[in-house]
Amino acid sequence: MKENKKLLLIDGNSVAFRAFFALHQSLERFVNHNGLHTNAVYGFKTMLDNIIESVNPTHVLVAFDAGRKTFRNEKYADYKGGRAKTPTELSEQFPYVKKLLEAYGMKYYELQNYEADDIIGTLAKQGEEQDFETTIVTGDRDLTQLATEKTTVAVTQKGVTEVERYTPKHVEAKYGLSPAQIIDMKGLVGDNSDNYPGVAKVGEKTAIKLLKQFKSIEGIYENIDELKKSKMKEHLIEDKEIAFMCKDLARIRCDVPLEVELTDTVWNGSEHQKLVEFFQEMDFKRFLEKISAATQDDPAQKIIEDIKFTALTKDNVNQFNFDAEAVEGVSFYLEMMGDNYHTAPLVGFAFNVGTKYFASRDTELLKYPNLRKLLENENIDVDLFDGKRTFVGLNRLGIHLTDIRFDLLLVSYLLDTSDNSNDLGKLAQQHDYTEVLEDEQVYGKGAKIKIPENDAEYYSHLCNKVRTIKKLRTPLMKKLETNKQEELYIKIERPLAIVLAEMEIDGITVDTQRLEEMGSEFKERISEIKQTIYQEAGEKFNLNSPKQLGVILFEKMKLPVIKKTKTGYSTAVSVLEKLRGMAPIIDNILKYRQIAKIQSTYIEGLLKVTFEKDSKVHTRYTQTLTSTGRLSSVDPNLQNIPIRLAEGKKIRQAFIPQKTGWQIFSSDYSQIELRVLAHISHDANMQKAFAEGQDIHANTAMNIFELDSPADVTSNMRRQAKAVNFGIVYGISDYGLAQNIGITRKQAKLFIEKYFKIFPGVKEYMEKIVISAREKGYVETLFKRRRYLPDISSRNYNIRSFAERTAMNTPIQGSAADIIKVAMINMQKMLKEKKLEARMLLQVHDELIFEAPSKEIPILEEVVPQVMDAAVSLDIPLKVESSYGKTWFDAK
DNA sequence: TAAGTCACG
DNA sequence: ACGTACGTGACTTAC
Repeated sequence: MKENKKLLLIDGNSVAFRAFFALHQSLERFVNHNGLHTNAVYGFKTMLDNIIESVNPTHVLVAFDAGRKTFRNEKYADYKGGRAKTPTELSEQFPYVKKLLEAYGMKYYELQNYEADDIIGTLAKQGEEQDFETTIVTGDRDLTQLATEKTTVAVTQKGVTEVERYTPKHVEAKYGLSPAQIIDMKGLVGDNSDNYPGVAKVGEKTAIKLLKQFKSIEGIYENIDELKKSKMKEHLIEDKEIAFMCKDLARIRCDVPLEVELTDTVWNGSEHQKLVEFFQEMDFKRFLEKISAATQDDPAQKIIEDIKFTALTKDNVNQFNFDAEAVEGVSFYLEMMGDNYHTAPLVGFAFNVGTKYFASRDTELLKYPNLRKLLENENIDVDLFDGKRTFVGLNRLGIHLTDIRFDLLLVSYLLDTSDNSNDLGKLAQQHDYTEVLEDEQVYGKGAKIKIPENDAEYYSHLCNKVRTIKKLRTPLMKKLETNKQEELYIKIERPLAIVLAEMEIDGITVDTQRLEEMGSEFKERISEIKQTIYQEAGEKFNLNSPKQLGVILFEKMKLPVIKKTKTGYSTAVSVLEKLRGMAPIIDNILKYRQIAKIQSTYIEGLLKVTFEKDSKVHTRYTQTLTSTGRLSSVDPNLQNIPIRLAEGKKIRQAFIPQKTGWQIFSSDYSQIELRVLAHISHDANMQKAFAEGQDIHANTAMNIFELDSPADVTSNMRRQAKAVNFGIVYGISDYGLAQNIGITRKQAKLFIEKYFKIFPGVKEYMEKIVISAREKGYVETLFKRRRYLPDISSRNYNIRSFAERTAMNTPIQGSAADIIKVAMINMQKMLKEKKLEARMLLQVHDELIFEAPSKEIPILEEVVPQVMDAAVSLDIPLKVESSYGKTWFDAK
């Protein structure tokens, strides 16, 4: 079979230009350690990767312009005259673009007296004759004149990753001209950037019309008499010479005496070592990570040879006996097809004992006593990747995992909360371990995702994962030790994973009937409001589209524009609230939004994820995601069920206990973040206020409004003071505070100054934590959870400020997260010890929610606050408030 | 897939 | 002078 020859020709200057300006806004973010700008190199690289993937070329050449003067200047002295000088930020990058190409193993070429276009034209023509399929990449539309049946011209769009592909058909569709006529058009129209004039007053439209009629410039002048008398005709006659000259300038030469031939442009792929060195020089950290695993010739092949494994089946599984005494530990990996481990098909497993590896597709085999023992025997340490996921998966097989020792995912997250990939392969790369592929590389992605049918390929991938776990245990545990984070791992996160798994497996019961009733009620109201809005607007439109709504409000109804977004008018609540009273439509829109949100997210959304068999939702808590240490909840998110507005709060009526006669019980920490702040800042005044059990917001109000008695605090003052307290926790700015409570920036600034005068310890803490973050590069929580803040030394004000606010906020938010995690572990232990039927079901950052038989409620009322209180001992007391009722709504 | 919006702590 | 609150997830439209 004859191999397909595919030629890729790139207009180097033009693409570099496009790349540079596409990333111009981020110019200062692309600077390497030597102060070199790298945005054009970066963009060029991105373009290369994209085009390689879509074209898969066998031959590549990148053409550059050799200098400013070419043969065209001899024909027309002003050709490309008056051009602005190339910015130095770009010109300094050209040598590095060439270096990039060397690392990619790609030929590049330039020729005195000619432009890159001419080199490309010549090679494209040769390609044509030698039966190549050719793609030309450029930012310059002029090159579309080279399009043929076998040559496609890909013109970069706004960015550099997207291209518009010009085939002769596409040229025709776009201009109504053939590719060859593009030259005639340029001759008539001229080119501003190349600085040649064309025929006076003839633009693209006129040119196209003329060329449709007369085919070419020659045709026009041969038949010039046919044209009616007009200004245009006069210009044509007047500028005849210019037209021919311009056509000549526009015509790309296809017969240039090149020193390269197509055989010189064979492309054999990039050179790994050079690429690594180059990316290091450019500080392209992410690309480095990507290539470190992926660029071996055939990594899968290589690794298969490395690991010898036994494929387990029903027939041979009983031949293997793992004597518990002899087995020191097992590294184990359970594969599932999909994110949701409550339902995802269990599609395989692999494990390692001693020097031996085993793998199988048949997860039922795990139930055989000899395998089950490995996971359930308390004397065998189990090392895993994502213990919670594995625990839930095994639980579905009736296998109860005990004693997790090392959880690669969890430890990795603790070491750096910002590196939170869920992919074992990706994560391994971040720890410089590359003997394993990413799932995407083996399973594919999107609709094409699938487990390999080839046993060797699949099992070696699974075994590689197991080996990764095994290999990374010691070095990562060592790092934990260095960071003094062992306690955080062993006492908090590791046991918490099991507590969370149990909560998720339990799930919370949903009254679907109640939801459906509410749904039909809301449905009616929605359609009523919709009708009213259409009437007020005078037309129907898509209310869910901020874009269409913006047109109605700000163009049709001419309401004042309060705020703009990147893409148009903002129609966010804060904006609509300012427009209230100007038109009745506003109130209706707000109401519509409110109810539509409840309907789609909380009624329809919740019903969608309720399991039919137990009428429950089983959320998943992501334990390794947030950079502060909080949990998050997905599928469904049970941490954002409405409460603030009465309409939405009703949703909570649909969360009920699993048995009749049971109750929902809830306890929450009161102002835990401010208490944490009082503790870590050692601020005497704030500590005193908490120690005395004062209303902290009222106390703050008294101080910033300079009142003598708590009785003088109005509710508005308290509200504002509360906002100040929140602002402090977030890393305050006068603008943000002003925005939030609707006062002037000046006033906000005054508030903050007063605040810091009253709580000097807080001020000092804020200053110190930023300095410490700058020195150490990270901040820590009470339990040594760590967040790195590389941006804290950024020269960009915005980026730096953000990092500074993060430095102030993370120890507070993160320590509060630590505390409730400890409480959860102790709480679960307590429920078991006391043999209560009560179940802990949900965590909402500062709140724990249980279900329990009514008779256990008095016990919970005593025990839960006790346990939560005792989770940690601070300089000041914690405060816990509890409530219960027959639904979550009633537990308030 | 990104952006806008809005639900929660 | 800069241009902002901290941490999340889900749904919808529009590219």
